[in-house]
Amino acid sequence: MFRGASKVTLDSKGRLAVPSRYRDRLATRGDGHLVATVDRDYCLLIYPLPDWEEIERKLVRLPALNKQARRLQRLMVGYATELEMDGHGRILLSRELREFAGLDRQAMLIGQGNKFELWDEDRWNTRRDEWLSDEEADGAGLPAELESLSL
Amino acid sequence: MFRGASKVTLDSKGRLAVPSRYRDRLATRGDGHLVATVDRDYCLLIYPLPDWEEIERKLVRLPALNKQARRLQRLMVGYATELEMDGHGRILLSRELREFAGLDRQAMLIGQGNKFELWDEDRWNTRRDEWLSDEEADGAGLPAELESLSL
DNA sequence: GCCAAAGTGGTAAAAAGTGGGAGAAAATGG
DNA sequence: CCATTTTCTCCCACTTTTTACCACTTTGGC
Repeated sequence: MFRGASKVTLDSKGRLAVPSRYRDRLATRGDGHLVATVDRDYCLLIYPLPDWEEIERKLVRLPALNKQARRLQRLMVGYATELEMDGHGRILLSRELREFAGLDRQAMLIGQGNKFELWDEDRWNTRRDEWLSDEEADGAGLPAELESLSL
Repeated sequence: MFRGASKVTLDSKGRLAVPSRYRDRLATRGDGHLVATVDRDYCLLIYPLPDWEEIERKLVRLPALNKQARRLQRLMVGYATELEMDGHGRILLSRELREFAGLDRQAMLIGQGNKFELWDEDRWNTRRDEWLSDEEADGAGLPAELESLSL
């Protein structure tokens, strides 16, 4: 499982050094091959290639006539870009992906189980504070799975 | 599988350089022969010739008395145009196809499994943001396949 | 404080992208 | 049916981008 938040920087070419504590794991799982795609919240999702391929299989099997399913395919498969770590454990993010997520220089890499999220740092901080101050999140009207969750 | 989004430009003659990472694949599958046709979202669909031929066979077999089927045939078969990559991996899009999709200069080429979609860049960006901001997509009323999808 | 590892930026060669031009083919009009 | 003009196609040359590699700086552990 990937966890933890790391402040990372993109250089002028759009390269990003993957924190070293994840590298062995990524070199093993998928031989350093990663796939980045987009998320609804205007950040990027980064998967080891084998995990992405599984998700892709699920995506293409969705009902083709359903509007929501088509949108999800278009966006997720449409932006999915294969990445490879260079000799120094860096990955190069395409201009298209950087533009989508508003990535400039300072970014946050967030471990999320089988994947990472990559956010522009400013965007991450404002969204995080929104989530924390959101009154709705204070227990009212939660689905059963959340009501009964003990932390 | 074709995936990933690439910003591409059409030159004054309507030529478009296929991103090099796809070329080998296209040279193998169908010997660089492609077919472009139209999509109901006012973008173009681009298939390797063998994949298109399969789709065409299915289209032609649709019930001739069904109105929807005839429309689909008219549009998809009617606009289907064979393309060939030139020595530099470019394809020349006919005026008719360019006009249909509102393609001028800046475009987005979107990998979608067995085919590509080609969008005018501005149109792509506005449609994409519509899809992302759509509240409907936020969980309510989704088919079971989507409800249970974990990414 | 020193050594090792990680992070950062730069450079040069190669590849890809872009534009243009000359000749061939097609279309148009007398 | 021929002459003229326009469009199309193939090829060449130049520019920009990409990529692989290298070197230096900084950080962190011992």
